[in-house]
Amino acid sequence: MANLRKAPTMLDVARAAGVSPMTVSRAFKPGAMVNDQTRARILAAADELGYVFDSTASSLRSQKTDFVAVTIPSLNNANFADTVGALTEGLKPRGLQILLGYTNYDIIEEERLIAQFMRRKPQAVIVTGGQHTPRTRDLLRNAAIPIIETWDLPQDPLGHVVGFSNAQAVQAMVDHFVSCGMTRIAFIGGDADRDTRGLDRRRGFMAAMQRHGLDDTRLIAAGPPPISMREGADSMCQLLDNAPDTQAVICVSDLSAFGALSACQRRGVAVPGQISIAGFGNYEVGDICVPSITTIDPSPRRIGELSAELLSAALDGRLTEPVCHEISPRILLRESSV
Amino acid sequence: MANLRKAPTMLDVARAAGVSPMTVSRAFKPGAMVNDQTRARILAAADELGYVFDSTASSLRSQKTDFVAVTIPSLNNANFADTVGALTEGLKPRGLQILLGYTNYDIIEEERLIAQFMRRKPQAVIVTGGQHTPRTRDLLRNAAIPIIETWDLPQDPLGHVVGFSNAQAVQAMVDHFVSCGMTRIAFIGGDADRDTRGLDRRRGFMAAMQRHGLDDTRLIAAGPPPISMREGADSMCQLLDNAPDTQAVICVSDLSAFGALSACQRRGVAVPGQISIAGFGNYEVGDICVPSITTIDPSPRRIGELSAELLSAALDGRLTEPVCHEISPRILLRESSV
DNA sequence: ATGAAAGCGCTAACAA
DNA sequence: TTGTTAGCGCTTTCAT
Repeated sequence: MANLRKAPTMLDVARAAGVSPMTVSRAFKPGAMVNDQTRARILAAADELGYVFDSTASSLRSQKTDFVAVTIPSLNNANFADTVGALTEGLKPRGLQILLGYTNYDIIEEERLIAQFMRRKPQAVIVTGGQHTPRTRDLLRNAAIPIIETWDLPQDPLGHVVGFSNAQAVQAMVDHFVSCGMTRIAFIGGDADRDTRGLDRRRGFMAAMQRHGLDDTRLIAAGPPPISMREGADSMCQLLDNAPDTQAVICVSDLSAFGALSACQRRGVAVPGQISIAGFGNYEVGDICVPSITTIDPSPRRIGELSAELLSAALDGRLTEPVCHEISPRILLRESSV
Repeated sequence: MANLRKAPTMLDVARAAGVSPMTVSRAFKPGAMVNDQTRARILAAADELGYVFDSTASSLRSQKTDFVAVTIPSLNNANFADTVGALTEGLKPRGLQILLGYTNYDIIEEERLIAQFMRRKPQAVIVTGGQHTPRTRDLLRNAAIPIIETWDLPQDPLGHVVGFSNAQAVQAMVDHFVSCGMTRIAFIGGDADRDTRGLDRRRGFMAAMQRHGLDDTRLIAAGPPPISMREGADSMCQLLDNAPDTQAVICVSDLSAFGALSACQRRGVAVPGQISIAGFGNYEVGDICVPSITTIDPSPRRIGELSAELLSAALDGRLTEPVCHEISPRILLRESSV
């Protein structure tokens, strides 16, 4: 029973309810001044006709789309999914609809996405990371809407920031291992140009090792992102082959750390007896596996929540200056490290 | 340097390029008849002015939004993320933009999402599962646009289908265990009303056990979805306490199966020596962990690819009848089962 | 290949 | 509280 007549408009509802289209329009806005009985009659008539409000026309006339464009590196990543989940919850009360895009860790793809999204006239943009192409920066700057960069502390922010220093977080982990008396520490991943947060984590590792006067060259390449469990396992095999005296290894994420752990188990290498393992991200797998994996929790949901709050404030004009909200990642010591 | 002037429109570009707005409009459509030099001049002028095409106005006038509404139970789920990823790739050539929503495994929330999405006038809708509220069904039916239900074989389809029988897939797994000589087999999860695919899997388990004349009451409740690793571990502890002679356990997903495996490892229960474990979904964790986990692969990416193809055909009017594309999940035997 | 006129469905701005 | 008028920025339609 597909409806072949043209879909009813506000005018049709107005006629059916015996009011003007403007009153119908008001009846569909929660806070508008309409007589309760009139509204009830209108909504009944709309329901009767199978009327569906047209956001496109509304958006054009009011110049408000209620879209928020959001880009993340990958859909299939529990950390970013958590951030987007919290963001969605936080924006729901304002009736904002997320346009979600994923960049595949590629700022060229990000540019393509942002260019496409800008045509939809979003009222704000939230991106992951602080590295963008010049054209992306132009597009965002010229839009004159609130911009939030997340999961990073950009050198030259486009607008607001909700993030943390990936380098510092890993440095704290190195400090911990060194304080346990370890000197031969390795790092897996963070070798791909595209993965800027991975690079930052590896840089943090190297900086900390240098600060402690230790060898910072135990670096295992894991290839282009996304770095998953398989790459972690392969990298650990390399490490065990080439530097078997390594005492601890920090992985670019919990997923690669879990892969590394599995590789040790297949080879009969005791964790943490023979080698300690740490990850990044506090993914569930690292909490459940045996031994559980020491990690750094960057509070992905908190990033989403704070971004939503910031956006609300910005859209209400309550923000005069760009805000930088720095998260403090916490180290979670678990069974995989001594 | 936020631009405080009003944003330029096609009229501004037209003036700058010395043509009519209609010609500017044509210059922005890939296949339109415009002189190459004219188009170049127009695009240069647009770039100069910082013009951004307005999809909202375009959509209203042409009655084509190029939106496709998509709902999945959870963002944070590698299976659904894979389907959406493949879908996005498949729809990109057509310039279609996905409006993604997640229902949290709740058909009431699905109704809220669909009602909201319909206001954006999407050109098609893709939902997960075949169970919907009456109002959701009305909304979708009356929209007179292509509808695809996925990840299931609905009894009374709304339109097209790309899915598989969750019950049958699990029955095949039971058959395998029985053929290995096992008789005391348990099932973890699938007890929550909201998780219809989980329920189907448990029903499949029970049906197969009955068919073999075996005890189908070794059912462990894992609570409301999403069923994650933690719930799998807790359920396995219950099972080991209450039915320690169980020979094999089938879990509602690989995530709970991995949790169950971890629980066994903590208790010193040998897998598969003492108990065999199987999951569902072919998540990466089950492929990497030690022992690797026997599972059922429902080809989430294939579901997305086929849905994209189906949608293309439907939007081109190449489909006269509703299509039901049945996927055949494959059993992957791995180390966690004898 | 290009242009002129009209209007998609809604709501801002005013009036009553 | 309700109504009237105009127009958001683009594209359909028809003309040249």
